[in-house]
Amino acid sequence: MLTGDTTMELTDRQREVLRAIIQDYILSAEPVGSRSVARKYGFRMSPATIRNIMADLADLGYLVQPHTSAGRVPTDLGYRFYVDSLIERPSLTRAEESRIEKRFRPVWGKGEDLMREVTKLLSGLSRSVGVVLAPRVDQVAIKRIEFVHLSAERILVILITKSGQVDHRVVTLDEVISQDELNKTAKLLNSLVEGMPLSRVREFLVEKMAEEKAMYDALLRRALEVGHKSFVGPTEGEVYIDGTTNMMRQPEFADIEKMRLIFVAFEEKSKLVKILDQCLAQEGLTTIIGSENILREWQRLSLVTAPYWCGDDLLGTLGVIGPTRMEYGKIIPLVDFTAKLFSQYLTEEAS
Amino acid sequence: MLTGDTTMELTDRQREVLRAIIQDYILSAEPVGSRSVARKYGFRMSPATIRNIMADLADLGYLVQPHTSAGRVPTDLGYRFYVDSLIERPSLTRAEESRIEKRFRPVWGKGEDLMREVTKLLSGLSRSVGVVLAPRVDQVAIKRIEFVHLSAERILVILITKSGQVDHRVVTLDEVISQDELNKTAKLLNSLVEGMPLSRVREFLVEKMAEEKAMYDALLRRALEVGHKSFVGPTEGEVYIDGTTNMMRQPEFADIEKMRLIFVAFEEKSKLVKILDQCLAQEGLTTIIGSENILREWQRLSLVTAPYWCGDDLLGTLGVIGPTRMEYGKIIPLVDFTAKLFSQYLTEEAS
DNA sequence: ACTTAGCACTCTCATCCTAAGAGTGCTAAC
DNA sequence: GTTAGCACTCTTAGGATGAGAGTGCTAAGT
Repeated sequence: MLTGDTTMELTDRQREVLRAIIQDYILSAEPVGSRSVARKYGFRMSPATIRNIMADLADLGYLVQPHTSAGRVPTDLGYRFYVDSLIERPSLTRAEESRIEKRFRPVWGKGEDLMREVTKLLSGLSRSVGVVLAPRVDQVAIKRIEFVHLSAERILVILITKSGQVDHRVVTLDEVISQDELNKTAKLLNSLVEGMPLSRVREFLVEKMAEEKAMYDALLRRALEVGHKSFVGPTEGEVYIDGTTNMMRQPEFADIEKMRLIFVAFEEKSKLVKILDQCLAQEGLTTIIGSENILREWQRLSLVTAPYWCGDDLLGTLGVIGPTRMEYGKIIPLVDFTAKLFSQYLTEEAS
Repeated sequence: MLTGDTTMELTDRQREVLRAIIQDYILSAEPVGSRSVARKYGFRMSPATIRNIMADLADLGYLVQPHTSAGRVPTDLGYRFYVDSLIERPSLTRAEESRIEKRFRPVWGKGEDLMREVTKLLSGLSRSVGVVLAPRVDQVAIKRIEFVHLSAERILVILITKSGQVDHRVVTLDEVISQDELNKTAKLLNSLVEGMPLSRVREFLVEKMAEEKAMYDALLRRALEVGHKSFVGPTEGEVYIDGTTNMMRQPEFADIEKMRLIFVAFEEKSKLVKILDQCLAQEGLTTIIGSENILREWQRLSLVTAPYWCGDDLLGTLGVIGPTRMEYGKIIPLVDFTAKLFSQYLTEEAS
């Protein structure tokens, strides 16, 4: 996966030809021949010369032939090199940016739908699959906790984060508690944990409970217990996905069984969460190309992701999934810009 | 679509043959010939006799031939007649029911995930697409309203229904209100509207505002205004869907473009909501077969749905979507039973 | 009058063949 | 180092063919 060495080994001409081939293939989805490279890209070389270069590039592992005497197709390594060193248009034009902003603006302030709309935006503009990994409720500072009495022993716990997310869960308690008592409990608990992320709250409650072994204060004791009960168990990352049907347009997925396996993986969100979590750890724009993906079903797909923030808090990841033959030149800046825009919005919101 | 008349015109033998053909086709997905009907179903008739009967059934519109001299395939009318008058096994066996109950049980009490899990259950057991139309927040009695201060003029409105659903939205107010004032406002509003469905609340607030034109009570005035602002705008029905990939296994969707159109409709949930809303109006188990569907993209699909309740309140619909060639004999009782089980659970919960 | 055997006929589908086309690698000349 | 020329390979589209499945009709049987 390290290509830093080989970079030096390529001559300018080789790089030009490789770029031409990859760009052509991205658009046509068909093996590229020496003839069309010579013609379309106006090199001052004959097809024969280009054939020699292509043979070299194939030896280096950047290209393959689907069968003897067909045109060349980029390998995953080829795409990787393209993305790392050859790509053109590393950023959007001002016009494109304002077009995205315009589409983004009306979505603002729509609460929960926000994530869904950003996902749609990504899939729409990329004509691929858009994904957004929503902020883990554990990681974001809590603004408020509410308890609502449901039945004798069951209460509804509502969590509101500083970023405006709302999460809720039903908890069964051992004892019967009235709504009035619940309110008091909530008030106390709020004063204790406000501003902490949930992950911290869990530790905090355990510490506090140990500390206050004597438990003179009945209210405090109950607050700690109820809080503890409410917040155990991991919160799973939620992921939004849209535009999966765009994938069906791609000629590489004419085989319906291949298609099905990919869609099964889309449906099983937990796998997607796992991969996006990995991207989150990278703390920057990440590209996963084809076989670099740990998920076998997706080794014909590529992923471009970027994290988004609320102030200094890393919240989640958003990105685009498409065939390895995706338009990296357009999609990378799109994802990058969208993540920045989204971060900016969230940061402004929270203030 | 009315088949009541023609029912009488069919002889017992014709009915038997039609049933055999449809059942065979449901399993094989291939045109059924006279020969195999005679063989597999052990009628004491020769293929020639059956051919005559099949010709009659084709004349009546229950069967068609994909091409001259191929076997017969049921029409939508044929399926309709099958479902209305021929179907075997109108209910599940005790063993099957307890198997469903067993799968259903561990899901209980998981709050929001409940809907998602029921959807999975439906798709898993039917090996088709499961759908659940979640209760409209408008229609269900409200248990509690909360306001949380987000930024200067923006507040988060949280609605909790008696059935334990939680809905939230962000509202921008004209004036700055502190959290403390918000709490008072919420308390007042709760006392006014508790137990009403949201649809009623909207009317109520308008009435009340008109009534109290003088508006002596500043707190009441503000409560009404904030409430009004919070609850305008229709709440859209949410729909859960799972198992879409099962559709890709069906031989009738080998054509990827047909497939794509169906999936686009899955992705656009609003259309699905529209159809399920229609089913809801029927107040009983509903089957929509092929061309009976108003959605053109889905005219090769069938839908089996049943409403679910919380006590006497009609909450939503759940069901299964599959190819017209679906196993109605299994899926109808499955949907029916699942809806009853779900209703029973929700009713017990609410008490 | 209903049933059935027999038969000619139709239509699909898989298989095979062929020719065209695109592209390569190699060699030899520039 | 570059390029024209050429033989070779491999895919693909377009017929042609024959087997197989199934029908509808007719005439004989019950």
